[in-house]
Amino acid sequence: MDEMRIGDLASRAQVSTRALRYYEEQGILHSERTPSGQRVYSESAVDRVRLIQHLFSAGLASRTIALILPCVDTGHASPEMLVSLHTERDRITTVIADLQEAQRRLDQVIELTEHSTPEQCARVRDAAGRTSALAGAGAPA
Amino acid sequence: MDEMRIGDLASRAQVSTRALRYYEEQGILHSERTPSGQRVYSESAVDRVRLIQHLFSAGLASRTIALILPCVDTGHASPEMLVSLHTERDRITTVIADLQEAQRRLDQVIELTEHSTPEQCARVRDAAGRTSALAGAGAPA
DNA sequence: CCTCACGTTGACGTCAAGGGCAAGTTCTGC
DNA sequence: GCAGAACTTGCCCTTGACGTCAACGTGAGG
Repeated sequence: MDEMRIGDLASRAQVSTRALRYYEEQGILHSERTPSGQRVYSESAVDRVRLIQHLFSAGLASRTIALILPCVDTGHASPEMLVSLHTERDRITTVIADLQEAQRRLDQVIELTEHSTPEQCARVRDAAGRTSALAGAGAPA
Repeated sequence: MDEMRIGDLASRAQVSTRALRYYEEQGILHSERTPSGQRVYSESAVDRVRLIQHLFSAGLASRTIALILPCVDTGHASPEMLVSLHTERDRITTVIADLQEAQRRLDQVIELTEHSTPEQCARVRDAAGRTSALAGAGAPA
């Protein structure tokens, strides 16, 4: 089962066939073709697509991915590419920082609300002496 | 100078007026109006906009921001909102993980290439004994 | 041979976060 | 009181990563 077609790859890598064709269009995924023109992928394409997905979900643009994938493969890059790589690395660093900042804020809100919703405040007040004031915080609606 | 108009806010918060109107349209930034209809903001709007920018650059969508801003303000949220907050928190966590993964890959490539481009390998080989093998690695083409 | 799922390319739709323009109003300075 | 800057709404344009539909080719089974 080393030779698969686009549908197989799509289901194995959990992406749409449209996405796979798009990746090829963007030059970040290559395929062999049968004489009739149908795409044929090898087993390794699955990992490839997963990697691409990771990079996408990390916020890299397809052009950036196109840029770095050959480097990942060959293990070396031209000096200009190195600059891009560093640039991208820095960008990611700041995005991570922003994300962590946002998460801190979310955590603050969660912290605050999770222990002080009006309901729970009331419950704490009303039942200040029963078993556990937070016991009834189960699934609502 | 507690009362400012959109242009002032824009320049103070480093965003376009278009963006500010967009934020208002999305319900994440509110304004008073003069009788003639011009937007008036208070000093606190600057921080507000900066916060919004942070959340945006952390990858939150405007609807999500619209969702959490009231919580940030009031310090409490409805149970359903709490669910959303947790969901968002989890999403951010995985995005951060993806980013770090991507960064690790970038670092690998950078590491590899920065110390083993063909040019530098050759140079190291050819000039193994001169001043500094990395001296001439300036801008190419 | 027919069917029917699967494949192909091409072209258009979508969604988000604004950019940019147009046409009209309002504020500010001289 | 008038020029010109700043404001208003409304509308279409852009970019990226696909979704979706159309119209057609292909290949394995009955």
